[in-house]
Amino acid sequence: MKALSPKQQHIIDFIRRFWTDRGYPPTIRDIVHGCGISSTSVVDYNLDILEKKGYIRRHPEVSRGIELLTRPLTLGHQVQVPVIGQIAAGEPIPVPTPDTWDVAASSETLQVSGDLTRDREGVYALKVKGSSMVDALVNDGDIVLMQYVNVVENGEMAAIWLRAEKEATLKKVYREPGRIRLQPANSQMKPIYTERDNVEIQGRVIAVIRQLA
Amino acid sequence: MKALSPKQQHIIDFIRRFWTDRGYPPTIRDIVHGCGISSTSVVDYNLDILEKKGYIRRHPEVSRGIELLTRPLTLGHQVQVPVIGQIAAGEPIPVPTPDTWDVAASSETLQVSGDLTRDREGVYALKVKGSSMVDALVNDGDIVLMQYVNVVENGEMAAIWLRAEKEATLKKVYREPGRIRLQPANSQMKPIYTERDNVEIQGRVIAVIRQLA
DNA sequence: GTTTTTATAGAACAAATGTTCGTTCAAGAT
DNA sequence: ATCTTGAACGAACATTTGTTCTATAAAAAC
Repeated sequence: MKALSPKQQHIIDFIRRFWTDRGYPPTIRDIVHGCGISSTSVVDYNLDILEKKGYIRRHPEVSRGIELLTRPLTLGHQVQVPVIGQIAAGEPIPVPTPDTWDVAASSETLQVSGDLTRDREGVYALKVKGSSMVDALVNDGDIVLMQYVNVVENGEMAAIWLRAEKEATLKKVYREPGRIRLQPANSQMKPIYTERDNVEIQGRVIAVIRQLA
Repeated sequence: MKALSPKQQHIIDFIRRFWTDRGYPPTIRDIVHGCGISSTSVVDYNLDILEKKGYIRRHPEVSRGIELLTRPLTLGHQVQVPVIGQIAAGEPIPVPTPDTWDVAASSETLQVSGDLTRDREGVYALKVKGSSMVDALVNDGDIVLMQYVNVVENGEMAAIWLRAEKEATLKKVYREPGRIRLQPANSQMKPIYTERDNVEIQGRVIAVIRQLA
């Protein structure tokens, strides 16, 4: 992206501020006042340059017809995700119930950018307890974003409850003839095999978030 | 919130669609055409009602001065983080320069919830290339959120360039007498030791984001 | 049935706002 | 020195666009 003159940078900043502030773009005369410029034609001149450089799109004959092409707000909304519990090797994996869904009532919620969940339904979060899941490249304290489903595609990472072992784990699931292969995310680790009835899929892992410092 | 007549609902929907689509609100005449209404005064009439019911705010004498009040603006802000490059074992680690900072100019940006960055200054993102950093529990394709600092606290995870080995790595840094200990996040892995002059701290890792499904 | 309220229509008006044009000025280029 | 180019200025103009007014009709209230 091409560089901007100080004045152009100022104008872009002003437009963005105005826009996030009021919900609609400024007029040329708003920019004149906001940026301390003395003529509408100067703004017009610079807006043309900004359009050529790809920062905005102008809609001719349209009042306030300035569209920010690098616009952060429209695309991205935020989503509140309920943190419904923790996932640890030896404990059953919490699954959402009607009341845990209620973001307002939920004791803890996580706020994530909408494109992380891709606006899926049934997204919740679990906090990882213990370092038993390092083979999934998931550490103690990490947050896993889950989607509440009972069936996953081959190769997708899922939260699994192994009935016989009474153990929770995060693995990639592959259905094979007569058995199921559970593959750790860390490709250097060996898979484990078990029979179909032993795995209880508690949800699909859609993201992992690790907050460090 | 009070109920809306079908026509009012239609108008609100149209405004929102128009707004997300073009980045600025419609004129009254846009609504006339968009909703198949035959007079501007009808729209004006209904907009007044929508304002009384609290769905919009109108700015008198201002063209396109319609502000949607039901847009989620104030709850928890989002931050735009520039993705300035990738981090791979054998490549130098990109560091921010004055122009990569410019979110508007940056080719790629990541949108994260503000509480993930904790509103720190100098936050940028790198995409992880290759699986050489599994010992940091970081996989190919992960995103690391970095803060641009030259010095880190003991025990903090940092992006490090090893001068002699010409290698990039993510490790926890511990200063020890006469040497530096670099400890993998995976506590089962052994640390490596090296002299102070060999490590070039390129930034502090503040979060890791892994998008899976 | 009459009155009042709600909703719609169309037109005319006035203010807001984008556009254009002649001019000027400074910095390079020739 | 002369010419070009980028940038700014201010005014005039034309279009867009919000506002207002009167009229009409249907529904609701009386």
